[in-house]
Order: sequence, then C-alpha cells, then structure tokens
Amino acid sequence: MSKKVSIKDIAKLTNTSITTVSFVLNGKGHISKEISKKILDTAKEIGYEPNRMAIGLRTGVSKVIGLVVENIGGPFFGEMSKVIEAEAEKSGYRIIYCSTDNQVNKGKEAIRMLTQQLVDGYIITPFKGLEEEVLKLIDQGKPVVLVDGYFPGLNISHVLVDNYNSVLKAVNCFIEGGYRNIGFVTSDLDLIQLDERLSGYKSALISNGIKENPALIFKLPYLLDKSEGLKQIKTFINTHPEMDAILFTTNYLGVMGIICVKELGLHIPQDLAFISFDDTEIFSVYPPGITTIQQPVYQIAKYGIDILLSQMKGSTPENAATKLQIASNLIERGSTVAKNES
DNA sequence: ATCTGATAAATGACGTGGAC
DNA sequence: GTCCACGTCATTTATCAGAT
Repeated sequence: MSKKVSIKDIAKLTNTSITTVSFVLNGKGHISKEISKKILDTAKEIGYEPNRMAIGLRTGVSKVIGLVVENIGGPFFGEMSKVIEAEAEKSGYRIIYCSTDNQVNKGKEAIRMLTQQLVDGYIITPFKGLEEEVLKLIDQGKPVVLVDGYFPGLNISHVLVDNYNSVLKAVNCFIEGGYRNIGFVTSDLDLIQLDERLSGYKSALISNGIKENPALIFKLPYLLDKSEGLKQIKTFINTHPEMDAILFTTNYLGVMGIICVKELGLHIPQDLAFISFDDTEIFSVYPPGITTIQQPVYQIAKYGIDILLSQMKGSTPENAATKLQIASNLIERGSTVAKNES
C-alpha cells in the first residue's frame, strides 16, 4: 500500500524545505526555475494531492458549504441542491447535505455537525425552534442564508417563493372558474411557509366575498405514515361532498391527493377541481393535467448560493441582509377548467 | 543598501504518548 | 490520575545568507 503523500515527502525527495515546496505549489515566494521544476515534476510523479483538511486547519477556510434542508430526497430540495452544488463548484466549494425532516433536534444536530466540520457558510431551510442555533452562527460571523422559509422578525438573509400571493393567485383561478367550495389541504407543521399559504387562501376567499368554511381546511399530521395519510385525506374528501375544488399545499400532499381522487373514482375537474403546490412531473401527466403552482426553484437556489458566496467573500457589508420573495408561476392545466366549460 | 532565493518557526485543533 | 509535549499537515511570517 502506498501511503498518502504530503509536501513533506516532496521536500525530502527534492532536498528542499517544506516551505519551498509550498511556495512552488502555490506560486508564491521567490524560488528558482530549476528547483520549481524539480518540485513540480516530483509532485506529479508521486501523485501529490493537497490535503484539504490540513489547508483548512491552517487557513480556517474549509471550502465547504453546509446545506440543511427538509428532505434531500424530495423533488423540490433535490432540484434546489443540484443548482446550489453546481454554482458552489464554480467557486471551488463543496457541499455537505443534511436533512432535518422539520424536526428541531435533527436540525440542531445537523448544524452542530456542520460547525464541527468548520464549514465556511450555511444554507438552511429554517423552521421554528432553530432560531437560537442560527443566531449563534451569525454571532460567530458565519455567513448564513435561509431558503424556502425565514424567521419572522429576525434580520437574516433569505430567499423563498412568495407563498402568500402564489396561493392567492391559485385560489382566484378556482373562483374565476366558478368554483366556490374550495378545500385546502395542508400539513400541521408549524411552518411560516404554510401559514402564508393559508393566509393567501383566506384572502382570496374574502376578496371574492366567499365566506370561509373552517371545515374545508384540513391539516394532515406530518408524521403519519403514507397509508394512514391517504385514509385521512379520503375521509376528508368524502365527508365534504359540497366541496368542488381542492388545493394541496405541498408536492407530497398533492401526490397523495391524486391517489385519493383516483381511488375514490372521482373525475377531475367535474367532481373536483384540483391544484397542487410544486410542479412535479406526475401533475403534467395525470389526466386531464393538474394545475400547479410552480416554484422558481432555480432562482431560489441561484439567489441563495449567490448571496452566500458574496457574504463569504466579505464583499457584502455586515448586517446587510438580503431578503427575497420570488413570484411563482401558476401553470394552468385541465384540472381547473371553468365549470360551465367542462 | 537592496534584491533573490530559500528556510525555520509559528500557526491552527486535538488526540496520543510519555513523564511525573 | 493529571498534564504537557508532541505529531499531524499546509500555509505564512519573519528572517537569513549571499549576490548585486
């Protein structure tokens, strides 16, 4: 087994000092051409690769970004992570991924682990209960950007979709199509994103003179297993035959909604008009096409990583938080065709 | 006095070995 | 059982010898 080579080995082989090798490899100092060439040749010959950990130890810069999301396996976060990774790589950064499942202890643990790894910056999907840890990071001067959420009242950079207006627009789409009894299926998670989606729903009803019916708002417990979740959604749909439209506030809820509708033998949009948050492939394929609120995933990710990179370069003044809420795109398909046309 | 080419030593966090 | 020096590894500062 060949042991890993360090600059020490190169120094020994070329009868120079460690310092000289380091200078040659990094183009610094004043080193003669002959010695430089000898060192570079030797380095190549023995397959030298810099030890990133040692560099980080010395410089305090790890060139690693910590990415904390709800679930790296989900379509939204998966797509977002791809963009972030690609952009980070252009600047020489690598990513460590963590999933929290929106659980406070997992979130804290993820941040603790990343801190131990001395990551240079953090991109975090925040939720209630993580305020203290995130503020601690900022206190230590670590760049932090929040994505897909934020902490109300705290001055921290964040990028997310405009949840309120996204749902407002979607519900208005139902109403313009003649639908009045609009169901709203969300999660019981205490997330600001979901709060704002609910606010958008309520505002749309109010501004159209429709009385809000609390019975048509259903909060599915987050930690249920899938079959139990499906059962509860089916029950919700069945117990409200007057409901003529339904909106799901996340992609996994939307997919579950499709399954329920199929299993109940309902027709979209004749029996039930349908909109889901997040445009997943299945929504474009499932007949007659499901109208979706398409999040600007690319932009959220791009802005998020750009803001973080500029903070890490120090080119952004301290305590100048950048806060962005980006408009979504309502993709209208067959599931929201107007009543009299269907 | 000034410039070149090179180096020793300090630095960073922390587990380990040896001394007491 | 406590404690400090040491090894890990690459970078950087301060510095030195020798040449101009």
